[in-house]
Amino acid sequence: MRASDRAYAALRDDITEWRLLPGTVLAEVEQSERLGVSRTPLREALSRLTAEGLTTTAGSRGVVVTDVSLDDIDELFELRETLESKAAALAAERADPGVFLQLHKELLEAPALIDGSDPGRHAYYDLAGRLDAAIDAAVSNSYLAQAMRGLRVHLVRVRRLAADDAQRLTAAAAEHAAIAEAIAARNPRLAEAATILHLHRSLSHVKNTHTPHHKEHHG
Amino acid sequence: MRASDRAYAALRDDITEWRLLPGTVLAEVEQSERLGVSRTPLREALSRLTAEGLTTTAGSRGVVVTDVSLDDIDELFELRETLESKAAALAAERADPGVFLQLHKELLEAPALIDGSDPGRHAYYDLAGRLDAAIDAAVSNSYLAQAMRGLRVHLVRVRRLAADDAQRLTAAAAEHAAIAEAIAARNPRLAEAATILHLHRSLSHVKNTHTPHHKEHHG
DNA sequence: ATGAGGCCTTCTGTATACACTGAGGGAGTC
DNA sequence: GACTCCCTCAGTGTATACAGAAGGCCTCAT
Repeated sequence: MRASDRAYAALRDDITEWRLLPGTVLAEVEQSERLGVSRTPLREALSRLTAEGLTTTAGSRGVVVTDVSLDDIDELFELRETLESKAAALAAERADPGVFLQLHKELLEAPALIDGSDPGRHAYYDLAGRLDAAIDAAVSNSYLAQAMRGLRVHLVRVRRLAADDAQRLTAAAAEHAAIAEAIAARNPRLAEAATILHLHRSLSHVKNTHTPHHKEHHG
Repeated sequence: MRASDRAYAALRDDITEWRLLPGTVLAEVEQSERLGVSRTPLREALSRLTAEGLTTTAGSRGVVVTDVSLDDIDELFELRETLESKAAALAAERADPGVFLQLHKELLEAPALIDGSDPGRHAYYDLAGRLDAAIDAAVSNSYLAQAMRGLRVHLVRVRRLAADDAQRLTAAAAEHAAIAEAIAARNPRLAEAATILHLHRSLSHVKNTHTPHHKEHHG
């Protein structure tokens, strides 16, 4: 793997896992020494992060980690609802039902995954990721898929703000199951409605459980 | 202005103006010499182009200009319809009507601009760009605005494929005027409908006037 | 004491040199 | 004659050196 890829992945994870807090200045020499790469691949990594919106160039002070305010979360979910509800509807028109029937079956059994002992909930998030990937594949629109990929990076960061307790994840699994079921039934409007419902509940959960502490890390 | 910005702008224009045809290999040393910059800023420019989708890294052969097939245009307009119809609806909910009343008035007078002698139709495209900017500002969603910015780069390239004759531009101006009018009237569903209608007619025009010659430039 | 100006430090932006990988061609062998 | 192996070369990936700019701090003058 290239050094620039390693630097990008490391920085992206540090930002989405909130190890690098908003407002942190990412000085090139400092980060290149920390990550063990030279400045050239590090700059490429910073360019990619800035293109995705995880960092921004603050004048001549280098790049800083972007903030995530309450307004940002609203805007993020507004775009997310636009894209994902459309994607779900298109998937319902174009999908092979078999894939989504299988996903639906697995999602109904998701509570067993969530009650498990994995604190990272990897098994569940893997399953949710497979549903996203299946929708992307069914929609078969590379531009739409790219736009949603760009969003999901930010969503991982927001997800870390909310306490994803077992109760919420169990409910989310049921909502995901409803989406998969609607797509398998090839019902676009139902798939769209199920997606909108799921996203609204996700947003409510994020906003209720964890009032974002977005202005306290600016030193 | 930085050298990397100049290199990016030059390459982006060369690609959207079809001076660099799809399939063209952009070798780093060759392009850095042509544009009069070093390899380092040129690489940054190529990274930006690749992030936008105008180029792609073809294995170890460097970056190549991406192709625009008929399917790509369909996908592009599918995403464009999703984003712009939503943006128009949100703008209708949130806009200050004054701005769009003024734009509506100017768009009704657009045929005078189009009949002018400017072959680049700059006056008209400026007006259309101001409508886009006004919608972006009214929606006030930076994520949605960024997603639409990413699309517009590709649309400029596709526009060059179609013969934007005075007749089509006059019709497009009327469609734009309908969108501005609906937003000024604060009617979201009407704004959405007018946008969908405009995009469908644009797509039909592109596909009818100029069957894309997308497989003939691959040497 | 306070403000302004100059110097110094440290950062980014750019250029260039070096290494490594992959592909292509030529020669040798079966 | 064909296939395989090796050599060479071109091109990217990485490191580092250098220059220009900006910000901060110190000093001097008022």
